Amino acid sequence: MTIEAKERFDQYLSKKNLKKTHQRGLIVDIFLKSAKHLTYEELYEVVKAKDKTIGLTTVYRTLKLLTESGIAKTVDFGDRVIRYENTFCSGHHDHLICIRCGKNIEILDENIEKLQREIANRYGFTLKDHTMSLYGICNEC
Amino acid sequence: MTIEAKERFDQYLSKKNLKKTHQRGLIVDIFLKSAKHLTYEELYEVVKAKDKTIGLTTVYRTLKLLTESGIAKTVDFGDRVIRYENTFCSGHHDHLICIRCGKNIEILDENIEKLQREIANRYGFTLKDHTMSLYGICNEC
DNA sequence: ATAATAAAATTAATAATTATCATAAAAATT
DNA sequence: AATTTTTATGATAATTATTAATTTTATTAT
Repeated sequence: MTIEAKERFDQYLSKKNLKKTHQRGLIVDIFLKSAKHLTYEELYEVVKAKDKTIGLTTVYRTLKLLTESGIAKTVDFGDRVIRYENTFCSGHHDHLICIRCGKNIEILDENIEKLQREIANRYGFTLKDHTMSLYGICNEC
Repeated sequence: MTIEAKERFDQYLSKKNLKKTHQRGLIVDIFLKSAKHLTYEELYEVVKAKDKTIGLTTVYRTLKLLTESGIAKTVDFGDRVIRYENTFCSGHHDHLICIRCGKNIEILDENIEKLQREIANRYGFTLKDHTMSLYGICNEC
């Protein structure tokens, strides 16, 4: 939920004694409303379209805050491009990617999730998060 | 196995009509002998130490060949740094990472691997590869 | 051994990211 | 509400990362 994420961001700001500013608000709003997987560049484009006066440094800085607060997460589709994903958008999910056409399906499997927790526990870890990307060839390719 | 990987690289070169050169050989050897997860920078440092005359562009190019030939794979530990991993070093494996101390354990679970193939098939995909990273807090932290 | 071809190094160009700093805005205090 | 304190911002510069272009050098095939 977008509202939930926004609240989390505000809480993070006050916890860290950071200020609520117009720029931060706008960037977060845009990020939360946008497509799943954004590069820095794509985000900056949209932000600039809404408010020409916002500097690129601010976008970098805000993106950092978003990751620190757990609202954004970096994902790797194996193409050496860093993308940011909204972790609140559709809850947690993993990725199934076609290496021919680039098709990207979001998946979620409770059995795997359970196994992941078990493995972590076996090594004495408390699992906090994970990423998983499956690469294959889809039936259309 | 290092030898196996080296062979694969040589095969890749001849298949693509690329030449075997001293530089490529050296870079591949170093990459295969090195620690699991190298950044471009780390690799270049070691290469330069062995042979001062090798240019940085050549390292970039060879790293590209390594990924194309399937010997290297990019991995994301969630810190916006692209690392290259030797896929032959200890065969396929996933990662369990402590978000406090950075400890990095290689894991492999046949049940998960099987589930991954099943999920991919369910969506009409033929699974070729995958990455999985579990983030948590280890018992020492 | 020689010619043909491709790769390397070097340099330059471009892109991405971070640092600096003066100004402006937000929160705290009066 | 005005003032003070603190922090954020934007512009620029600096740094770092990556790619391109070109001449020289090395490799392969003949």
